[in-house]
Amino acid sequence: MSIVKSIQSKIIERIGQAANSARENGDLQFEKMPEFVLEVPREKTHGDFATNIAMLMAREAKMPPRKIAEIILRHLSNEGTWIDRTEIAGPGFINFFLDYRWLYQVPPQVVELNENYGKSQVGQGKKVQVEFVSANPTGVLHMGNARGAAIGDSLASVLGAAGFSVTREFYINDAGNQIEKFAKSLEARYLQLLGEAVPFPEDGYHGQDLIDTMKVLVEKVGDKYKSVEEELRRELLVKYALEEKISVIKKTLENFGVNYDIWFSEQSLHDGGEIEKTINELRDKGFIYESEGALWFKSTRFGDEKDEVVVRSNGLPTYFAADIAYHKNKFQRGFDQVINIWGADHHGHVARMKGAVQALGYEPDRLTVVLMQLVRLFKGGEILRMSKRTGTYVTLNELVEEVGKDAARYFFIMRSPDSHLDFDLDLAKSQSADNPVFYVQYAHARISSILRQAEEMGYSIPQVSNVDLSLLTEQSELELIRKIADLPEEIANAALNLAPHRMTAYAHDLAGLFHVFYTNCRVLIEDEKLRNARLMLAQAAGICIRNVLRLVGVSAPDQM
RNA sequence: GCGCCUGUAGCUCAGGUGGAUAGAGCAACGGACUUCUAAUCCGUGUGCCAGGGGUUCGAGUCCCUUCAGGCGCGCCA
Repeated sequence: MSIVKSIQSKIIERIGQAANSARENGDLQFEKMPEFVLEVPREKTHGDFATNIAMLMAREAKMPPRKIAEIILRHLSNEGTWIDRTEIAGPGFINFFLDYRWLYQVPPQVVELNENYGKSQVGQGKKVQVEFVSANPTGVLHMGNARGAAIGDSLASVLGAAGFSVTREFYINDAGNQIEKFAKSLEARYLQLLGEAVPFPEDGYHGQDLIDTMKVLVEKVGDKYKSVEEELRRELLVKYALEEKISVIKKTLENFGVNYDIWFSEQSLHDGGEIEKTINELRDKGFIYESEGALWFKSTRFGDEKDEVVVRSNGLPTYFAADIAYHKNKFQRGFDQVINIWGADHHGHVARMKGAVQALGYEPDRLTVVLMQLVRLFKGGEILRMSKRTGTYVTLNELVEEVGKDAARYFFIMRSPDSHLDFDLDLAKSQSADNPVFYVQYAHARISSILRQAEEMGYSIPQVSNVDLSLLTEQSELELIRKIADLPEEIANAALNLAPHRMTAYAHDLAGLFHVFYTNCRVLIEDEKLRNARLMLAQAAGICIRNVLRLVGVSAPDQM
């Protein structure tokens, strides 16, 4: 347990004991202990912690809150709690002021745990799967996929650091209608490249990338497939192109710092008969009916607006049917919690997907869909319209090339998933102070520089046992330590609330406090004892920044 | 028409499962480098938290409603 957490829970325990002993004494009346909180007040002048217990008890105890607070304080034991003093404030808050020396426990712990500092066990090893991007393999990755990649990957990292057992998964839509379209488009491009005047399918994939893919194939096999019978030809083209496309997607994501544990093929669900099996199971349970020659799932039974087709009248299962089978497969693999990162344009599917999960007999809350709003791209103050159909969009590769992986990931993570994101290409690209990612990285570079120079000057990095941290009494030093102490809770909260953007907010705060410390307190000074204390603090701050940036997939440079 | 998301400072956004006087960055103005990187720091101010009701000790946060914007409502994925 983190230092903050253990101090906090100790005080909570003492408050409860005080209330109980007041009741036994006859000073206070209540049936059940209210669910009070002990939180960090917004205002520093309100102490390190504050509790609302007196206000919650007022009605039942038939006493004004401040009076209750007084009684509780009279019964409160401070022993072994770091409580320095208490006060009753406002409508009846009890404020706790700690002996600031508790902070001196923090830096040694950070240095000792190093890259493990900030981790916790709130996840209790529960198995969580995060499925994200899962882009159509017929195209290249665009801005929406980029946001999904950043959010999904960082969320997975944060969950991992909070003690969940995480699996990153990409669902490959390598079956169904769009593969048909893909095949026709490929065929047309192939034949066109061989000089034939074949028309391009109206609803085909117009992107330049298909032409490029086929060019490479023509170089390899020439016109060998020209004479092959149509169905087989398309099959061969798809197989080749799909492999190539997926490997490009894989490489693109790796380049973006995203590595998956599992690449799951939709086709494998068709091949293994899992879709049919799942539909039969739903039929047996009475959730499937036939109408107009198609099979429908009764999603309205689960609060959806309308029922949904699972098998079309032509006998082919829909994407939804495959997705149901896929989710059954997920739960069968033993995941306690399944998280999908979807674009907001898919929000209409959430209700029916959860309905299907419930119909299969799983608790629907075990599926969480994180919806992220769409990305609008700005350049030169104007919106860039993106269209996949016409092949005009900025790709993930181009983005990384233009603004770099660090800035791109930081920008995507900075905002909560449900905010509409305006991505300003010019700002992300600017190597200037306006760019928030540099602010954080710069703090890390400064720390590295100090440690580097300490070594050059023959000042060895002190051993934990030889440092007297009580020499750190400047406000900027204490505030920096306080922030460092928060990391484990910050990560845990980001994980439990599925809110990776809290990590960049924390990183920014931490970096800011370091910059203030840096300005006010010189580290490499003559006074060996103070120097060692500050070296350790700087070291701890560096570890924190590094650990947070790692979670969001941004590098922590040693110099800039 | 129905559903989901959003509406907080001039701009971009934070605001744990309701807490005390609503915050940051950018932009604007004025200061700080003989000293560990000035990509930094310090100072100066701005809000009917979209509007209106309600719940309670207490609401930016919860409920209802109106308005505005985005997205979705295919035997597509």
